[in-house]
Parts: sequence; structure tokens; C-alpha cells
Amino acid sequence: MRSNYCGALNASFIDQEVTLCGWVDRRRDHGGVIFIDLRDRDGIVQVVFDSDCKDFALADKVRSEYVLQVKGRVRARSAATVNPNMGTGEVEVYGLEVSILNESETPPFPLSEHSTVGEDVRLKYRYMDLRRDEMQQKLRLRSKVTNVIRNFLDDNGFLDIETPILTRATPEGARDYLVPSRTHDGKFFALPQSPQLFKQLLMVSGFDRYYQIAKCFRDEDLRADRQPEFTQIDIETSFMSEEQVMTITEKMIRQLFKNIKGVELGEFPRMPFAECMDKYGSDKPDLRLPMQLVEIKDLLKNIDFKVFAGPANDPKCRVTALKIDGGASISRKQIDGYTKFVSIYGAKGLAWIKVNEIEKGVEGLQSPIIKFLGDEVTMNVMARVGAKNGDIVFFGADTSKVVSEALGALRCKLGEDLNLYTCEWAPMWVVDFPMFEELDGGNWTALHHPFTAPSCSAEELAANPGAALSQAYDMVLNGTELGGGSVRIHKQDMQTNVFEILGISFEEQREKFGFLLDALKYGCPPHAGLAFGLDRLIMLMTASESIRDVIAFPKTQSAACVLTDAPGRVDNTQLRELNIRLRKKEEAAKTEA
RNA sequence: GGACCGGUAGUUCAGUUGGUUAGAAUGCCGGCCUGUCACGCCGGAGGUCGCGGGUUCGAGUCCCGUCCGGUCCGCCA
Repeated sequence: MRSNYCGALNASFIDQEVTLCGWVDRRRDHGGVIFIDLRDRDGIVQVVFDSDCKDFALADKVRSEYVLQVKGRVRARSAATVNPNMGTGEVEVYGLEVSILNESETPPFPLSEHSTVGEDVRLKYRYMDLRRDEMQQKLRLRSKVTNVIRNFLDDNGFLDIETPILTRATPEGARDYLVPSRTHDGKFFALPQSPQLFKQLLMVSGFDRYYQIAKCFRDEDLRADRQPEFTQIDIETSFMSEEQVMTITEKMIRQLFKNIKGVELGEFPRMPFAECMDKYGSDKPDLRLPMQLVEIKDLLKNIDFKVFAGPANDPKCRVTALKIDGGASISRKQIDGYTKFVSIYGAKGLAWIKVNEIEKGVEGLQSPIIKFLGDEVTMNVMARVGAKNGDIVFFGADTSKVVSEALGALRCKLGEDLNLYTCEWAPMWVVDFPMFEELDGGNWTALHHPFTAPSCSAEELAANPGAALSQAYDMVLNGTELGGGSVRIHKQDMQTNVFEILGISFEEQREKFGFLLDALKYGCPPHAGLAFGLDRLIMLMTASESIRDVIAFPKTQSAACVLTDAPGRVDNTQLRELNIRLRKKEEAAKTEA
């Protein structure tokens, strides 16, 4: 039906007769001559019909988004009519014949790049939205990325092996999507949150190097970068150290950026988790921004932390300064906005000092808190943070968690608002994560996941779980966690030790992880792996603000599909087969009470 | 579970202190036009102001509830 793609035509095709198939991007009717911009996945070319064309009357009937087959001759445009804004603007197709392959109703929203459209409308008519060049480019880039990754991993001896979508409830911490089993009354499958345990079993089976571009499911609330189903580049290796896994995956990401973006990524600095929290208040620091958090508690002598809107002198309080170069121009109103911003993270206020003329001492500063700090302490703090004229210094005093989250987020927010980025790409590794995090009740939870190997012996682990580090690593790019992984536990006794620290009873271990514990007994090799979030990777590479823009058919924030109207109700006959009966809302409320 | 923003023509939006027949742009339809390219000119059609209730002589506008979309916190690697 087609000899060429519209977007591929250029001066080298002049005088050739071509047959094109595509959609009417735009029609300009001048009475005796009609211009039709014909679009396919490769681009747009102008087709000209003049009144002596035998199909002129047909061309006159054509409207936006009609599907056409056009026979015509490529010809050069005159110098005056060349369109430099168009990829094919040096040529046009002189229309000889046209057939309307299908008509189209008026599009529900303009597909033009010049118009803005609400996302709900775009998603309802996603098949139209995806015709837009922006979406075509993003999904094509996504396809290229998975292709490069497959090739890289294949070249390096990795095997692509599929793991089940119908599996059992996994331990990953998130809520599972459940699927009722018809053949096992009262039992449910769960959709995988990740192929974690299966890939470990594949290592037990000796496949040595595995990968999969795997769909994963988590029934949790959504965000701009979170969908209930998403895609991981999942990798597992045997007999590789932490170092080797990091090296090979770093190589993969480097090659990806080089092939796809033409970008040579620089060093991937490695930073211990504790240092990330101290300096950046985040476990995924955005290293494009130079500013760091600076501890100042030791300078404060007997000053009440209330000065910084912190709680009254709590010895466990963390007191931190964040200096922003050139920030003195921030208005009072903007500071109020930032105060509100940090309150989201639990900060009770946001103290600040503007630096006008540092050479004049405290006289050259502007701040509501100097009178409480005293001149000497103020100047010591200014010296500690290296304040210069034109800077602003913000302060946080609260629990370590609140200060990190509030000032860490403020750092990124200010960096974005004031455009303080010093480079375009800042990759890094975060290493030396703690094994466990202490919950309120004094219980432990795994920071990564419970199959992560500790960096210490079983005895040391049991003696002081809070101090133990794990052999886990996260790759971070521009403040986004691209991927994370770890060396796994490959000995059964260590795995049960960890389960015990996590407070999982013997019975529960057997019930949930019996198959894993058994597998570890039959010659499980030392193994390690990692998983990348493909959607977030594509978001970064295409500078997308929303994960929905890099997924063909995404869900809305309430985890629904407005295109298909999923999830939907099902027939009672279907439910009966599954032995499921829906409770009425009132009934459910009563039972809860 | 919580905080905040939004919902008015197909689309993007405006709509003042509550007051006449709810507007603009664009799209759409009809007419004219042989070199435009976000074509131009003339004319026309197009509205459950998300939904329900309330206050009021009178509600797009105020109040309550609810649904939908979005950003974020909690949650989630």
C-alpha cells in the first residue's frame, strides 16, 4: 500500500512517484489549490492538489485525521515556498490520486503541538493522544532503550527468562494485587511486586546470569513517578561481588546514555548512606546541586533550639544550616512559601539569615533570629557555612528525620526554583546502607529487603542489628533512584537469622518462604543482583514530568484506566464460580465495627 | 487516611461585591479564495457552568455534601 514514509522524503526523491499512507494533520483549502499535510509515524509532508487533479473533489472532502492513501510525485519547492520549520520542507508531493481509506470524526481535542489539553481528556482518547509527535518520540525512545539493554545484556551472557505473573503474595512490603483462584476455593494468587525470589531460584538452578524486562505490581497510592504496574529491568548474577555488579550495570547505563542521548556520563561517585543523609538529607541526593547541609549544633552553646523553630532543647535534636548562593534576593513572601513547603515534612518553621555585607559583621546581616543567637554565635555560624554577600542561610532544628526530609527537600526545591544546577547529569552510587531500620515499637524492618546480605558476621548482626550495614547499593541519577540491588543471602542459617531479627516466627518463615529456605540448602551459589526502574529511566531521558507520559496506557491517580473504564464490575456468575460474594457497604461497615 | 489546586462551548480559558440574554480564542459547519504551511476573509451553529442539596427576591459566583482529574504527605524501593 505504501512506498515511503512521509517524514522520510527529501530532495533525493525529487521526480520519483511515491505512494504514501497516513493521517491528515492539517488541510489548507485555497479554492483552486488544496494543501494537505499528511502525517505518519515518521513525520509530515505537504501534498498539493490542484484543480486539474482527477481526485480534486475527493481532496476537497478530506478533513482532519482522515486516513488517506496518496499517489503523487515528489518535487522541489520553489525558493519562496520552502518551509524551513518542516523536516520535509524542501519538497512537496504533487498529488495525482487520493483515496480515503477511512474518515474520522472531528478529533475530541486538537493534536497540534501548540495547544494544551487536560490529561483526563488525553487519557480517555489515549489512541489519539499517542498520535502526537511528543508521545511518538517518547515511546520510540523507550523501545530503543529496551533494545540497547537487551543487546548489552545478551552480549554479556545474560539470559532472558520469564517468571510468573500469577504467583503467591510476596514479602516486599507493599500491598499486593490479588487474583482469586477458581480451582482452589478461598485461595488467591498475587501479582508479583518484583521477580525477586524467582530470580534467586534461577541462580540456584545455575543460570548464572539472568535478566528480564519485567512487569511489577504494587497496590499503593500513586504519585507523579509511580504507577500500580510498572516495568523493571531485573538482573541477577552468580559468583559476582557487589563491586562487579556495580561495574557491569554502570557500564550498561553508560552505554545506554551514549547510544541514545549521545551523552558521556562522568564518574559515578560512591557515597555511604550516612553521608548522603548528613550532607544532602536524602538517600538519593541530586548532585547537580552543589549546596550541602552543614551541622551547627556544636556552635550553639546554650541557645534554645526554639530559635530555629525546633523543639525545646532536646539533646537528640539535629541542627543544620543550608546556605544558598545568591539567595538573599528571595523575598519575604517567597520565604513564607518555603516555610509552608518545609511544614509538609513536619518542620515547625524556617529560620533564615540574609547576608548583605558580611564585612560589617552582624550589622551586615538581616534576620529575625540574630538577636536570640547573639553576635558571636551568629558570626561563627556564618564562618562555618562560608557565607558570602548575597547568600541566604536557612536553618532546621528537629529530629534527624524531620531535618533531613525538610531541608533535603528544600535544597532540591530551591535548586529548581533558582536554577542552581551545575551540570546536566549527575549519576552516583549510594552504598553502605544499614541492614535495618528501627520501628516505633522497637522492632526492626529491612531497609532494602530481607534477602539482602549483611556486611558483617551473624554474631555481630545479632548483637547489634541497628549498627549492621548491608551489601546493598542504589544507583541515583539527578536525585532519582534509578535502581537498587544487593548481594543476597545464600546460606540458610543467615537467612533465618535475618528473619528472626525481623520478628518473623518459624512457622511464618516456613509458610511464606519455605521454598526459598529449602532452595538455599541445595547448593545455592553466592549471588547478587539489581533492578532498574525502566519508567523512571525513560522519564529522565525524555525530561518527562509524569510517569504517565512514558507509558502508553497509564492509570490515573486513583489507579483507574479512563480509556477502558477499568477496574469494572463483574457478573455474579463469575463471582459465584470464584465463591466470592460482595458485601454491601453498610454490611461491611458493621462487620468492621 | 490527610493537605492543597482544578472542573464553565468539542478544546484552552475569562467571568468583578451574588444581579439583564454566560463571553473570548481556537476548533466545527456553510460560503469565497491557485502557493499556503498554526493560510486568509465573510457568515453560522455550539452550554446539564461536574453532580446533589442549602442560603437568597435572585447562584457559574456564597455554604454543605459528593464525584472526577492533578500535586504532595502518609504509604510505597
